[in-house]
Amino acid sequence: MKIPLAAIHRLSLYYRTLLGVRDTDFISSDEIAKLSGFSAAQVRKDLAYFGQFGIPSKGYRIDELTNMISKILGTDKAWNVALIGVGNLGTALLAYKGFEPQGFKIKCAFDNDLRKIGKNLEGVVVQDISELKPALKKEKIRIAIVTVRSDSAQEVVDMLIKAGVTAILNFAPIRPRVPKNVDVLNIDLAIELERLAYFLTRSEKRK
Amino acid sequence: MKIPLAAIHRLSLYYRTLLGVRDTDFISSDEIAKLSGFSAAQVRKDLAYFGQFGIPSKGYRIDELTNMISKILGTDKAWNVALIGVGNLGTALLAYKGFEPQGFKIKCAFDNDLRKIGKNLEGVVVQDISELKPALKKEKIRIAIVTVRSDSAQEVVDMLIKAGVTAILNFAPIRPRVPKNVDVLNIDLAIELERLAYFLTRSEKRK
DNA sequence: AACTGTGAAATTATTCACAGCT
DNA sequence: AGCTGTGAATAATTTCACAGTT
Repeated sequence: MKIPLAAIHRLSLYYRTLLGVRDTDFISSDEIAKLSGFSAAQVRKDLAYFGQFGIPSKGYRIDELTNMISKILGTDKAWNVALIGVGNLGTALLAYKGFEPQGFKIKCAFDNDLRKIGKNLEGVVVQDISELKPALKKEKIRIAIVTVRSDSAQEVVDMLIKAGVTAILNFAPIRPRVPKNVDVLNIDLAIELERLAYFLTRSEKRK
Repeated sequence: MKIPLAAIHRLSLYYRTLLGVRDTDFISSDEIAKLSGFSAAQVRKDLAYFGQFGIPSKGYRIDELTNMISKILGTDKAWNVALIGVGNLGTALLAYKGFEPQGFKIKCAFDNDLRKIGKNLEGVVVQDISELKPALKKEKIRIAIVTVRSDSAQEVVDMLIKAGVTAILNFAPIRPRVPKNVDVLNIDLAIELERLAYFLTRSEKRK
């Protein structure tokens, strides 16, 4: 069965919703839906892609469902992550507190700027980019975050793939070419603002 | 006609593709498609939502199409942007060089931390959050970037809306409640990593 | 001849609605 | 009685394929 990628995204949001629920053991698809802003049918459909977790007339056991989603997403395991590019954004992500609760730990950081190499940031020592492959192999790292400038992004991505990385969160405003066994998620901040500008322009026209 | 939001996203990517093309006046939908990683039919369909820009047997005038897309997205105008929350991520975004070329200028920044207020970062003086409304009214700001912690995010969003903001790029890991005339784009970095973890978990199962 | 613009077809995703379980 | 799980119906989006234009 093909599972829509959007369903995975919603699962993450249901998960956060569930974490916020207290004082009750069971929750219905209808309640999850209300709290997370989707429809009840969608909640049930999304969960049904992965199995039958509910009990008719009662709903879903919150603790069980929470564990289940975490297992589906893979956040029940700890993932070591590498970060390439210790500029402003890279430094901010190193300090970001939101990753560890979901099982993501930035284990090593790389840059090619001699002034940054050797620095200890948030407990991580910045290494020379030439150390990338051995360091990633050693830590068995499969996930990387790319926060380098666009002109070196493709090069960095190529190095990551050679080092065995198969999942990349890319902040450089290019879409890197990768073999099809490698997954890339692109976050282009300017593009997000462009979408907002489009909304604003449209809503002005509607007036 | 209803235009898929995904089409707007692709338009941003076509735009970047076009900026990278040199030495030729015309480009075909097929070439745009190859360079940006979509299908030719999709490119034509997306452009057709907004008008007829092409010339049969020749393709699209690159300069004309570039201007056209920029006009559609609203990036032909300059947009002043406010940033709320001058932590690690906020500071990184203030320094981010990718916004201005697309017409976005972070004009003012706010925080509630006395140690930050008054600081000059990248030419922007951090103001007390209590100054939000008058400052935004004065600069006629309609777009805001929210990089505060999740526990104050809803409060900040409410203040922004009262100050006349109608488009919000939100990095706090909550989905703020807003009236329906206000557009919000949520970027939740942990959720992006969760999607990658899901890909990895899946691809391991396939083996 | 080459490439656009666009209806029609195919595919994908969401919603409906209800049988079946507790 | 209440809520799940799921086929069937609907809606949205993408792809196809070709008539029309330069």
